[in-house]
Amino acid sequence: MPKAGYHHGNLRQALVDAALLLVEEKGPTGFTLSEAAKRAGVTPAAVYRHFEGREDLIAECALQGFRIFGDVMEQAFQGGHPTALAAFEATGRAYIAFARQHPGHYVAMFESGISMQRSPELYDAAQRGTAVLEQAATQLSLRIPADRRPPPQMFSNHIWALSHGVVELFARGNTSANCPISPEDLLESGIGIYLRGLGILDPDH
Amino acid sequence: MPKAGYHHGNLRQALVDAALLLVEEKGPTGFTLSEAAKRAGVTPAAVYRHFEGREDLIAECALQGFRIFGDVMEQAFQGGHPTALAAFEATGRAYIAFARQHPGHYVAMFESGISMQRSPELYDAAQRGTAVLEQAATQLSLRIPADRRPPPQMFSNHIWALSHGVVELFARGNTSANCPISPEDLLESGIGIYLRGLGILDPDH
DNA sequence: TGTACATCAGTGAACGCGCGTTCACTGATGTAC
DNA sequence: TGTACATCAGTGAACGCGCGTTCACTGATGTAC
Repeated sequence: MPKAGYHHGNLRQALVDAALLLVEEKGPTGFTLSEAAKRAGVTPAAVYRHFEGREDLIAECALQGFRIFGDVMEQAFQGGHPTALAAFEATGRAYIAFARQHPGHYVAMFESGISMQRSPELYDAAQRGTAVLEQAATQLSLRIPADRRPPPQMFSNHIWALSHGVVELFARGNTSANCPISPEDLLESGIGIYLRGLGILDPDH
Repeated sequence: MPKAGYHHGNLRQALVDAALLLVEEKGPTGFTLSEAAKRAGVTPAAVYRHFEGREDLIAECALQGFRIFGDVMEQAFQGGHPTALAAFEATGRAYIAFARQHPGHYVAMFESGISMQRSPELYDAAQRGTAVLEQAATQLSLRIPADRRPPPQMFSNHIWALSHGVVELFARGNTSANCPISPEDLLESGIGIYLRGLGILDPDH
């Protein structure tokens, strides 16, 4: 059994968990320090034993999100094995799987309006995930003749934008965009077409 | 001169404009009815002569946004002339131009958490913009042999997701994603590669 | 093992604040004669 | 044109609320002897 806090038993993490659930349910607007404290079964003032304040609490949520995100992306990429293409497609799937499995983290990371410059820790953690994507893109783009090869950063930014757009528009309760296929399939097909456009995938479908 | 209000002279629109500016500056979280009223030079209570309340005010912002958006997209599409491809690319450019020129509207439309089901008016207005995009995609996809032709809705959703992702990640103050090229170029190149993947653009660049 | 003490996580009351919303009002505008 | 009246856009005060944050406190836990 890991070391438990004096009274509560790791209140710090309980607060983060409560905040994540809250932000997942009500969006970035609905998050309040008081409500998070209440859900953790604790007085708002208790939060200040573990965090500097409201901002610091969501920042921690985002930080943990970026760390999980980085892990998940690295895990999916697997150093580019077995093939650059397989690894790349796995990172794409991992992206949307992360957004689905950690909606609270996702919101804290991308919609809470938190600044990445807030702390070097946060900045670094945020960089890690994108670094994997860029690495995957770089490796994959080596298949393209050098004279027609796009800048890897542009490549990875396209994929990131597509992924993020799919998540924001189609992977939420947003039924306004009534779409017959799943976000996962939408992203995968989009990436497939894009890669064909780069000449990485054969045009035969 | 258009009909001016009794005292202020079209306070309703002044409130919408103030709200748009506010939401542009501070994001969806920073918007308050009181602050919007203050900026319009008016007591918070005055807002209730023109809107049902806070929600109604942002909903009006979103509604006006979707109407401008619809106009802009239709204008760009031009019924698919001179060519399906040119019209399609014009709508892509129009999308990001809209996001740039109307950041307040964009936030109200896509980030304020407003429900499209709130009113039929809002729903219809929101449908109009996406309808243009879908029309452009449908028309363009006719160039593809029927047996390899993707569902037009999937096609347009890819483009929409890519556009939205580019706007959200790269067209904001978000310098965390340090990108050497402009959002406009990023989107255009992304769409270009995608269209090549569909076989609509020739592989020679 | 038992007692005295130090630590510090969480309490509870209080604060000032800005929020959205209500309500009786007032006074500038438009209209009828 | 001038006067009396009706309209209603905007006022100002008030409300209850939940927010983030502070502070002196208390009492359970860990430690020293």
